[in-house]
Amino acid sequence: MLALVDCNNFYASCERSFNPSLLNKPIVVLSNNDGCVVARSNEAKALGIKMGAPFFQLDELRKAHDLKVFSSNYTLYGDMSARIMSILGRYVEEVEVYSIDEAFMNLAGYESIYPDLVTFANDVRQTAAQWTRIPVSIGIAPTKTLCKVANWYAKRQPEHNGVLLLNKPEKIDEALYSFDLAELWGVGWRYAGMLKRNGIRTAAHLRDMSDDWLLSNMTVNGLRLAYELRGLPCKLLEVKSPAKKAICTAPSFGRVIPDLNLISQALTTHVGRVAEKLRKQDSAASAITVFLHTNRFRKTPGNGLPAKQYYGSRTVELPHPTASTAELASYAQAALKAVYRFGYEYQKVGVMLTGLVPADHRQANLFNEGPDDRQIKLARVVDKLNYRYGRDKIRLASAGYDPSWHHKRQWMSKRYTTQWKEILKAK
DNA sequence: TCTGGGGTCCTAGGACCC
DNA sequence: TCTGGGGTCCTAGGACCC
Repeated sequence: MLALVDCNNFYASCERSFNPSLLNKPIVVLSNNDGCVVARSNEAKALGIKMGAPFFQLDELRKAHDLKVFSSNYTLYGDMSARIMSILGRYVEEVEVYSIDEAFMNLAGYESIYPDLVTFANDVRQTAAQWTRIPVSIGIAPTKTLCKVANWYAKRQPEHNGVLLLNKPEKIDEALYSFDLAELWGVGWRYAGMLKRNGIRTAAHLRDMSDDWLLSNMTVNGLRLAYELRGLPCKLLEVKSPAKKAICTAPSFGRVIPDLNLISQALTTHVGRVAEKLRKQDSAASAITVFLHTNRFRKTPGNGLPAKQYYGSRTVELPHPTASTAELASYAQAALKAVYRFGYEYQKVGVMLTGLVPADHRQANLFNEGPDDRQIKLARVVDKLNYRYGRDKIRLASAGYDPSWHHKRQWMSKRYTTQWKEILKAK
């Protein structure tokens, strides 16, 4: 058996954890740049606020309902997530951290320690609530997909008190016969539409389709999904997270920017960030892509017609894999000069690293000098200093000093758990 | 009417996840 | 005025090899 532990309205719950006056209030947390709604408390969901809703369309609701608004505070959410995950690690050996607010636990072998799985789950819930004030829901079942189904009911139907155990065929059947396909893990809006057109409406119906049909209409992923619903595990627990194959940093500007010089400064800053992530997983990149684009929603002032759009991208194969910020930055700047076109209002510049290889066995190039190892040592030291003294404390001069392109975060809460200066104080 | 058999590698596009 | 960011996997098709 597996358990899926999922934090309820995670970002909203994190804000609430440090501010009890938010209890029972509608809360929304916004995406980067304060653009869209990415998390809602139950009260905000009840007001009809949709996931992904553009925030500027919420003005009236905000005034009418005392809506509490937050910019996303990933430092806080990341730390709270780590606390939840460490609690789970006290119960079982194998925990797969699936996302910032979800984890699978492997319960195999714990039958004598946790003979009653509902009691076990309630204990986890209570500990999480007491230590972090984050409410969690728990679904327990023989496969990951069935855990997702169990969790869906546990979270939404009050009679379950946040825990649902699907351990018997009759219980699984009952759950699947009333389960809407569009809610199923692995079924997005396109498959949901295709399945509806084929008269397939519930998870049980999909489970009972023939293997041939599943394979030809939904690829091997659909077949795996059906197997999982039948109780045969196809998605195994990944306790150790595999190294990423691509790393990307592409935040929007806080306003549109036409000017190459400012875009270039932003790009150097983004390269610093993406290279940091690269070194954190001990990889080196063999290619770098820079992309630049305008805001697709933007209208021309005056006539209201769609503004002219541009999307450019350029990939550069590097002469040898590298993790040096300075080296990556110089290739990135060359790529930017190749894609930049004068006369557009740009919304973002982004950088992506691909062809990632382990940093300690890079393939040498027959025709070029190898990478300069001193650059890597330097970057490591810079990473340590920045970790200790704050982001971007040491950076390339070409990142500039003009912060006017930075994204907006007007409603940011404090980093209560990671900064001494921002620690919660009694009034 | 008839046109071999068996492979690899790469990329674009489409599906999905949080 | 204002519409997020960061990933994975699979398949078809094209190019190539002998």
